Amino acid sequence: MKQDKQDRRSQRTRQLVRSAMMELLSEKRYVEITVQDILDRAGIGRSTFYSHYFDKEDVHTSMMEQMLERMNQQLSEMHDGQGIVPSLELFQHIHQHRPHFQAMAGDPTGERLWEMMQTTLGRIIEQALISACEGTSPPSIPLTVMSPYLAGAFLNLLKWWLKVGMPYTPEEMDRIFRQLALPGVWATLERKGE
Amino acid sequence: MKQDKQDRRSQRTRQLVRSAMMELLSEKRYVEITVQDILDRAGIGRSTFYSHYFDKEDVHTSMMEQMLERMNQQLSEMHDGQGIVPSLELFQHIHQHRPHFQAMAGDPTGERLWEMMQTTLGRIIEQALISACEGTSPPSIPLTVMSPYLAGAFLNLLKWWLKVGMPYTPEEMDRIFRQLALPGVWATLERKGE
Amino acid sequence: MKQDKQDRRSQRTRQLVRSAMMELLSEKRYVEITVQDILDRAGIGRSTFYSHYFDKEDVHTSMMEQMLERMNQQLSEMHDGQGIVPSLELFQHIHQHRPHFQAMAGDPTGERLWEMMQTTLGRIIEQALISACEGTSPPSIPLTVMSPYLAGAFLNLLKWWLKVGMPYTPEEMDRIFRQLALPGVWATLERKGE
Amino acid sequence: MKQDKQDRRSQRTRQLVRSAMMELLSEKRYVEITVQDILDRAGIGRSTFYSHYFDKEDVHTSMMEQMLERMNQQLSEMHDGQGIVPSLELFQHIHQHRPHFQAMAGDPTGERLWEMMQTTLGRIIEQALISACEGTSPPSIPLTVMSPYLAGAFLNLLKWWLKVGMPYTPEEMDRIFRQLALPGVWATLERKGE
DNA sequence: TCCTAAGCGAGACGGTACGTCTTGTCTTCCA
DNA sequence: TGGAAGACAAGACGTACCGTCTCGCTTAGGA
Repeated sequence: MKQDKQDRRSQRTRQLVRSAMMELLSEKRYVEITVQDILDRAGIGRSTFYSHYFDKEDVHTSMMEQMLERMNQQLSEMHDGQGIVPSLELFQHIHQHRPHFQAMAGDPTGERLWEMMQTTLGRIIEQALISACEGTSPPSIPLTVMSPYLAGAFLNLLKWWLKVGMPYTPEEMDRIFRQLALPGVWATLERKGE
Repeated sequence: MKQDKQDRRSQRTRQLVRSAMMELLSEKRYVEITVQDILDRAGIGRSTFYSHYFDKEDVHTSMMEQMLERMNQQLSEMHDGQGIVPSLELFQHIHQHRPHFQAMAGDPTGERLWEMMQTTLGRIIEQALISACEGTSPPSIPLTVMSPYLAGAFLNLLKWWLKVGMPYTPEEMDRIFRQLALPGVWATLERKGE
Repeated sequence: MKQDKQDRRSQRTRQLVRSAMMELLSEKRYVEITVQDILDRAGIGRSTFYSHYFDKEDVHTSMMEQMLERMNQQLSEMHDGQGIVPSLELFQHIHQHRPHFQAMAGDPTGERLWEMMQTTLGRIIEQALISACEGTSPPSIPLTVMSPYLAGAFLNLLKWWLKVGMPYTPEEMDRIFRQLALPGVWATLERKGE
Repeated sequence: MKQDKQDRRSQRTRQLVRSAMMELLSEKRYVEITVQDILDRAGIGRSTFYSHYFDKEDVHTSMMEQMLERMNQQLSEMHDGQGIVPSLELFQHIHQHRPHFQAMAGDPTGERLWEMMQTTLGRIIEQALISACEGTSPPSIPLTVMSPYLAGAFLNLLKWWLKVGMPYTPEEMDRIFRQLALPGVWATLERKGE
């Protein structure tokens, strides 16, 4: 169809922009990137840019959403439902998309991505905890506190890992996280083993 | 001395600027605040501003440093050296300076403050862990991993607490944190109790 | 022939464009008319426009040439060769094509049309003056000065007539012009009579 | 006063802009001149420009008004009130300010200047004609027609003179104009000599 | 009847200029 | 003499057009 052709063109342009932004993010701070930088890098015109995105921030948001979406998709494919935090899967995912995350995470503005991930991950963990608590007495710490805590603790470890250059394998990181984070959870849930 | 007078005036001006910035931060995003906003709010002239600060970011940084400094000072006064993380003291400190932290933490750019706190706190924790490990076999997780993890986990809980409007007392938060975070640490250090 | 059909289509398109431009000129200033305005008004596509005209100015020029051509044609049909300035014929011609001239003349850019008319008319007048001078002593004012003067004086009166809404008939205007302009000419040519 | 200093600065800036525009007008068409050209030539910033002028057209208008004002001033100083058209004074004035008028008159957009001059001159002539008609029978051509005719005929001669490079002296031009234009006027007014 | 080539509408695109806004420097005046 | 007031150069922003382009649709001749 005609529409398809135009959509395909559109998608190509949007991808050009996102790639340009990604490159630029690995070179300088988000706030220092100008729209002109993006145009030059993507090889597109000003009006084209503004017909696809509202502004620079819109590109940024769109990139984050794309990354989140991919992450969610991969999670739903890989996660077996076992365990409270899909930590191994996430360490592996970030490891795979290292360049993207490094460009984003290296910038203060990239914090928003972590917030989105925290929200998403928090929900996943809360569901897992609710399942884990079924049929037992309520835990001594509300799940609405524990879930964000766990998500935050995990993502913080992830950020640290990324920042120092991923000196451990995803598997090692997974082990470290479980060893540090889970005992507190089990204790709270009054369980004795995993 | 004459110099004193000028210093005092200078300090007053700097404080005017910082207060203006703080007010503005509670009204809109950091990136949306213009230098003109600050001048109007502080009732000062453009040249005066630039003779005291390099730019808007400089004000921001300066404010963060001031907050960090106060926090460190209070920590060194209050902390008895017991425990690995001075969590209670920090929960209390943030609770006291609630408006400042809320203005800063509500903004994406405020993330830098948390990073500075993470660095500071990470160092404190590392020292505490080193002391705690003396004379025992090395822990199964390197302290350089564990310290940032603990600092991050703690600060994340703090951020969550702030974000949801501090529905628990500092004491409750302290209990929650210790209950969730410390078991994993003790297990790693192969200890059985504090 | 196939070519004929295409030519006819082509001509239709060109005419659509010119009509659209004419309408638009009676609504707003030339500089404020955009190509898009023309496309919408003419109901044609962008590429079609640019396959027929180089740009907006080209349309404008083309319209003026068309008007000039028509004027010349009518002049050569009507003008009996009597008199130095075919003023009555021109007043009548402009009166007939009133809408076209009003749209053009109302715009500063339409000045170019008057310049072209001045050139054309100047040449006609110069020829008439040369004929009138044959066999007499050279006039006290060079014909290269007198011709443009006469052409300009006439066209200016024409412009004034158009601007104030044609309150006199072409015949009255003709009388006025001859009465005002010709005595000076006869005096210069050391007249023999009209 | 403080205001004075700022006014003086302001005036200097406005003059810089007008001079830049004048230079540029002698190099290219008005429509081809960009605001950036003006900024570069005048050595000023964009915001400064827009704080003094509404847009490029505003500069143009302002220049024309300045020129008109100067002309009026010089006319009121020089004109002795004798004669119907202050033609000699005007030929001299234009000759003096040759560069300005050439830059303006060379451009189609400069037509507006001539229109303003026509209006001004038309009024002057009308006054003179009214005086000349006092006590006589009304002329056979209304003064509201004759005045613009005379103003137009004169200005057209002026434009022609400018365009061909001023090959005659102002005095010669004055003589030519009077010889060509005035007989028709006297005839209409039923007079025999000046 | 089908085929092929041209004219056409639609509109995405790279690019340029606009007028607005903010920054950081500078000058002037006042207290 | 330091600070408020604010003019200024610089340059990024988001908008509006321009002239080029690619894409299908239509339509008229020739097969």
